[in-house]
Amino acid sequence: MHPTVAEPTAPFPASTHDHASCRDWILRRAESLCAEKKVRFTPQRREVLEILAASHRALGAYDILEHMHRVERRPPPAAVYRALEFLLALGVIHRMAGRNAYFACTRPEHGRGEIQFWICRRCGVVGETESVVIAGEVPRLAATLGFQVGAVNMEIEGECQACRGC
Amino acid sequence: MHPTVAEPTAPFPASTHDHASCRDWILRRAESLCAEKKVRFTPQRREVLEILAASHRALGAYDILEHMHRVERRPPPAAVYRALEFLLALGVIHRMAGRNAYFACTRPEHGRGEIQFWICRRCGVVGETESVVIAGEVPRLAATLGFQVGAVNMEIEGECQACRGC
DNA sequence: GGTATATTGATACAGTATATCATGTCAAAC
DNA sequence: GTTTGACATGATATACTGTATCAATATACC
Ligand SMILES: [Zn+2]
Ligand SMILES: [Zn+2]
Ligand SMILES: [Zn+2]
Ligand SMILES: [Zn+2]
Repeated sequence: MHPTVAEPTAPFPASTHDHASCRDWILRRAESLCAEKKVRFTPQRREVLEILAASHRALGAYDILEHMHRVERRPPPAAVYRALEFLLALGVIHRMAGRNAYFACTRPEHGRGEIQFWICRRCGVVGETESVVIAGEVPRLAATLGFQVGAVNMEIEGECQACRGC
Repeated sequence: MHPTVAEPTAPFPASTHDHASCRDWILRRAESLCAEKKVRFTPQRREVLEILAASHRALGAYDILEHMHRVERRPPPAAVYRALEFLLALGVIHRMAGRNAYFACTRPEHGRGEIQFWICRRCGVVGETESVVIAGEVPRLAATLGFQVGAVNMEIEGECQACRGC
């Protein structure tokens, strides 16, 4: 189904990891999912994903736009937002509401399930976890509130191991 | 220290609750905290808090602005943002990043600690919980990542009990 | 090829938030 | 009681984030 490549990164990407294969995995998964869903992975959509996959940082839509240097003319903002919307729906990127920023998902299991986003306030690197404890706790809390859970968003800002070393 | 009023609302405000006393509690806590910290609870700051405390809904900054009907002239956006910044720092309101909206905190224990925000996508009512399970899980996950936790933001969108009944 | 559908281009605009500098208010110090 | 300094607000402009609309183009399917 999905390309049989080793899991691309640890939950929090180490500075030493092999990012070339990490990046490839992200793009191949997108290709694979598009084929599965019979939707088109156009050059523009690919370019936006490539820009995000180039790092493990969260970028704003206009940051992405600046990286899209067409020779003739830069595409309008809506082009980026359309690509982002497509990639979000495909499940290969995530949005950090707290920063109005987007980043490429690097976790094979992230189709569904509750995710925690970890972002370093110094270097901007993003990590992802899927705590089973939290995944169990949310429905339990919801039950006591009589609340029907739709979407869950959890973002933890702080300092990553690499930056704490400095 | 804080006014000795009964806890204002349940984690998720019932439609039947006594909102007059709930609202009073929010404003008195703000007064009390301002006295403690020796900062000024000016009319403008009070007005913004009153607007938020009027409901358990999350309002955008410009929604708040519309409610500030001065006779002469409406204050500029920055006035609202300045008041919101002040109230956030005081700890009497919260910001929902996922909606660019703000709401009055109704939980006595919310000085520090990890909070879950629950927002109904139909009626917009906001609830708050403080799960000890999640409060314990976050540092545990952080330790495995070598991550130093700063701020945590957790938002759950769905449907509240009242709206599910409809 | 011809038609329906999806995608992109182009333009405008809405919504959210901040920067900057001037003016006003308050309270303590003199 | 006036000076003084810190804090708060007013006024204006602008930056940042995201969407609406409609025309043009590309792709898929018959
Ligand atoms: Zn990588
Ligand atoms: Zn870092
Ligand atoms: Zn209430
Ligand atoms: Zn509701």
